[in-house]
Amino acid sequence: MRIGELSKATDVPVPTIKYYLREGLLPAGELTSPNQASYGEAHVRRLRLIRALIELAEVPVAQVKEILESLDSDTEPLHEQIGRAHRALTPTRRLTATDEARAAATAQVNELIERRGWTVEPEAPALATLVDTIAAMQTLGQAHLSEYLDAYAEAVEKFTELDIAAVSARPTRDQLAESVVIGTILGETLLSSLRLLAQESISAKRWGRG
Amino acid sequence: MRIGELSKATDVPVPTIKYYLREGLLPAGELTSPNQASYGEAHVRRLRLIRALIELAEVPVAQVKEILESLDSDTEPLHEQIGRAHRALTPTRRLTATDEARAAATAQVNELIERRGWTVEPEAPALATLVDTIAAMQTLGQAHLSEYLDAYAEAVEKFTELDIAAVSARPTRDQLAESVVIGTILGETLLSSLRLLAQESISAKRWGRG
DNA sequence: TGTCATGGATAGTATCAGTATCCATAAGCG
DNA sequence: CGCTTATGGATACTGATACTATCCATGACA
Repeated sequence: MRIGELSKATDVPVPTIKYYLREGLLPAGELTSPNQASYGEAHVRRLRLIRALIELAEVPVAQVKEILESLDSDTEPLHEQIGRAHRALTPTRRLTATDEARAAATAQVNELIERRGWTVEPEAPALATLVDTIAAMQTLGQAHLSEYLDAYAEAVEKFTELDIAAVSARPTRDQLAESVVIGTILGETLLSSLRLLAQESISAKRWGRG
Repeated sequence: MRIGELSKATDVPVPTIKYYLREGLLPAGELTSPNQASYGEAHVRRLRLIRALIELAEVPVAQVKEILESLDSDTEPLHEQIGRAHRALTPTRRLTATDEARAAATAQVNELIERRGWTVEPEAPALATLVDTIAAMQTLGQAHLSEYLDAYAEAVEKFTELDIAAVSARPTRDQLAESVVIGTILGETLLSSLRLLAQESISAKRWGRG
């Protein structure tokens, strides 16, 4: 397959494919002559994955590169691969809330983690986001939104068990890793849009139609 | 309060505040002379909200503006305000998947909506994202990830009921609207980081620590 | 044999979210 | 009163991101 056909197969413009090649997101095709390379099914699949991550999950190109490198390495532990996916999904936030609010939120989160018996590293990227979000809600006078944290956490555990169940059946380690990473990232998008749909439905019933 | 004090109170640089004023995110202060204005507590609150939406929830400035305008209008129906918040959270995706995959995904989603008795407009922004995500999963050979759609949907309904419960106690319509919008948007960030934390924990237990 | 596509390199563009600079005026201090 | 600093308002500039466009020498293929 030549670059033009790859472009047609995936609906990605040729200059964009060249850009991904330059950035190292997509491995080079096999050179059959100094200015001719051939691409295969693997390139089609990889390109589709790249586009899904960028367009659907809005993962920045630099992070996509990291994730793919991690997927391609068959020595990197699964747990570390998941960590990379998590970092790709976590905003690099700066401080937003007051110190008191942050302290209170930190305590609230720590208690939650202990109550649920979760094993979480203190540097987990999502931890800071969660603390900041709760602190922001508090600061904005919406502390009541985090009252249901335990109930949320319980529902979220169920999700995660489902994620694991969906993924554990994969036969090889490579396929498992790919499933986990795609599940982590696209699962985020899936869950988010499901939630919006449920909200839309309830909102329409409650307050809807003018 | 002058602009410098507003800046200190919120930890937002003066030029950034000026930028938000220019963009119409923040209402102008009360002019006490041609080059002197005074800002109040409302400006502090508004500025904190703006920063939470931009930094934590990664909502683009233009959408923040829309959301705030909608919040400030006391004639716009609540359901429409929620719609704006939803649009702010939905990526403006372009097509990613093959036509067959999209068709299958559309059918799957429609059946889900019918089974659950949801009321969803065909133009709901999250609908297209959900369809695209499922189609992408299918195309990437991860169709199994969407097998648990019903279970996800059920858990998500529970969330949404909690959201509604958390919010319904608000005394005035304005406060209700603010809660709903903040809950919709920051709730997304909250849920997402909770999910990542739960995943991290399970991943650490299953595959963790090298 | 001539037209078109290709690999590779380099340069340009659009958008976004601020930053920086300028100016005339005003506030606050000694 | 004078002097430094801050302010409102306008305009210009910056840095990051994700592409697009152009160029060139060569190669495919009709």
